[in-house]
Amino acid sequence: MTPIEKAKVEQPVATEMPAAAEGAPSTTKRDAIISAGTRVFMEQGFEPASMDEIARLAAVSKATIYSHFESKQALFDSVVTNRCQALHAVFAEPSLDDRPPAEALTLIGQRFLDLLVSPGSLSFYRLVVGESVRFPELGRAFYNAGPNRVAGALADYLARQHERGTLHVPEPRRAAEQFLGMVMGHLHLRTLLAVSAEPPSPEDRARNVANAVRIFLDGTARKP
Amino acid sequence: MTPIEKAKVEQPVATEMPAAAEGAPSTTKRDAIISAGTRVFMEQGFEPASMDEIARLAAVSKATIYSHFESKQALFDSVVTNRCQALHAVFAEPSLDDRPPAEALTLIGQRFLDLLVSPGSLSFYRLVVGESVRFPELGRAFYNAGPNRVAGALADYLARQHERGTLHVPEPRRAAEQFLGMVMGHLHLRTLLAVSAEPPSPEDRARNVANAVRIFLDGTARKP
DNA sequence: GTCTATAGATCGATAGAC
DNA sequence: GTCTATCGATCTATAGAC
Repeated sequence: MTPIEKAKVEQPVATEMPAAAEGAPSTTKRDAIISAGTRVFMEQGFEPASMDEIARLAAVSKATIYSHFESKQALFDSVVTNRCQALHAVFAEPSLDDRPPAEALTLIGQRFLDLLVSPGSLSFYRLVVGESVRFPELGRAFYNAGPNRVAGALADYLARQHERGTLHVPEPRRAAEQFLGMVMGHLHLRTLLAVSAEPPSPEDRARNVANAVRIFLDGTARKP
Repeated sequence: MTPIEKAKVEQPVATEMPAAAEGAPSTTKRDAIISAGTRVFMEQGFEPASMDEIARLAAVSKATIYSHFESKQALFDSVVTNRCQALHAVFAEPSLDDRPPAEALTLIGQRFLDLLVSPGSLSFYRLVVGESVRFPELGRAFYNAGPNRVAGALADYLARQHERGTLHVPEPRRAAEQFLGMVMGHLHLRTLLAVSAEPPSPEDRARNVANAVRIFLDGTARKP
């Protein structure tokens, strides 16, 4: 690590703002801008979001934003990349390898559903779907960081069970996607569209998972 | 029918535009505005859409739009209501009543999936999801006109089969939503996000449906 | 009813002081 | 690096002629 890099890392992070310390390197303002941008973009979408509001929320001037980011779209890209990496990290899943099918399916189903109905996840999903026409790469990045990873992990597990003869799953990837779809039912959609006042209760979610696991296991059992 | 109403109905519709007929009642311009608004709003969303572009596309002046609709939001509401009614009409479903389960499930699954991946449906879904925070009623209207009707029709069918003893479905509504989720898998999501260049092929869709039907029927069979 | 022309506000982005 | 002040473009909505 070079001295310069070392100095950067050792910047005070959790300390008080150095009151009016002018000309400071200030990676802290960059973070504030990213944070404010994340909030405003996720709440309003790309076009309706204004740089003035982001600046206000980050407690910096608009010119400061443009000294850190080339344009509104560059800030948007940073926000999205940031969220995709976070999403990617969420599914550093506990390995499903040695668990029996009922346990493995219940575990991944429950985790998946919990994530889906979380407020941050819903906002990001709305943003991605709404802007996927204007920014096609955004749709692909989200799919690969999120749904694709979950389905891939489950498909790998199902393929192993198929080889071992525990389950009959000739198309593990398709089966994985369909199992996850069954776990969701309309719980995600209703929450996304704010059809009901509150998100589904943990009991309701657990019921969806249990029902999906039961049906899926019946349908993929080895026939006598 | 009053003479005035009769005259309105008898307005030429399929004839040529009466060249520069000034002061005409012109319900045809209203339709052109709705049509242009539908296209622009669905492609761009509420905020990015401009009244100038809608006016250009409808071949009328902006002032004409404001003589038919009070505001941009009023036009948006008309467009959305219009599309929700169309969606509502799509599912004046063939009754599932007397069909055997495998046939009924295949039929509704196939129809549902075909609708989901159609271009118009995808655009409208993107619009609704993207704007559901700004316009909460939009989310509810869409859900009730679309997903709720499909799931309701299937739930009714499943409840009857349960009563007859053909299937074991103690929670028909939940089962209906989960079956439809299984039919979708990731086909809808991938198309929505433009992950792949082309929408899923009819063969791919049929495979999802067939697989979902098989698993669902195994899982809801009456136990010996 | 429909047009042209424009008011009034807001937006993204930048110039220049410090 | 960060600020204040502002430019030029674009937006919704309207006034006034016909």
